[in-house]
Amino acid sequence: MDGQLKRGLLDVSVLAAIKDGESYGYKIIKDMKPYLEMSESTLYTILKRLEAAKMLTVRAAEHCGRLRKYYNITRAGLSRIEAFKEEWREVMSIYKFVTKETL
Amino acid sequence: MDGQLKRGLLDVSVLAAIKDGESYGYKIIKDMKPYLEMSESTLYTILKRLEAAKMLTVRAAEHCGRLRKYYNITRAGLSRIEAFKEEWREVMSIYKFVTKETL
DNA sequence: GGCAATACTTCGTGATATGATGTATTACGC
DNA sequence: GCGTAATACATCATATCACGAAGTATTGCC
Repeated sequence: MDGQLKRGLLDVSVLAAIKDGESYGYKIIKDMKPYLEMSESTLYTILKRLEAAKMLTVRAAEHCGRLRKYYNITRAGLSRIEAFKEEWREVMSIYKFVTKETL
Repeated sequence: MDGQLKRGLLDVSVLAAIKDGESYGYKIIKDMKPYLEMSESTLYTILKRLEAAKMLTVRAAEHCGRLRKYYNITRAGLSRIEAFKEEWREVMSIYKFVTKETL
């Protein structure tokens, strides 16, 4: 897809992927794949950004000899999703402006 | 609003503002204001980008002693709007992924 | 004369998505 | 036992881009 269009959806999609319970980078990418593809470098950048914004907490653990960083969503992360829903009204109003047929 | 979210809507909103007939920078900003606010520097950057992409044509004219650059949409510009509508299906699928309630 | 509105331009900056590349382990096929 | 794919995370350099700030210049109103 456009690349531009999805930018505003990336952060919130990652939060949504974690919302239902602890997850980790590699799994998030696979879970989101049907909806939205992103490179690993993009995801790890976003995870760090969300962690810095206190929307996620991290817990490192070893799983079968491999490092895994498990992420959990915080209250701030859930609020971010709610705020997104609010913003969506504005987005839909813009969408209508763009797609309305010429009279 | 988010700032990130609208990025993917900016180009196409400008095209939409011109779709119904010739317009110019200052007017575009005012026409879009109810839906989406953008700074002048942003708009003029976008107009140049769209012109470079052959989605707009420009015609400079003097209007009451002031310079005005009138923009018209091209076939490529109209196609861009149509492509946007296609992409919107993907956007809505992501939207649903983000907002679906936890079971 | 001063200020707001009209109208376009240029510059610097910060944010950010991404490709490329690297490290390291496990698991599977041959 | 060797290669390859999958798992898992990290870093760096780069390109794109929206935006604020500041500038130029005219018209019109008080």
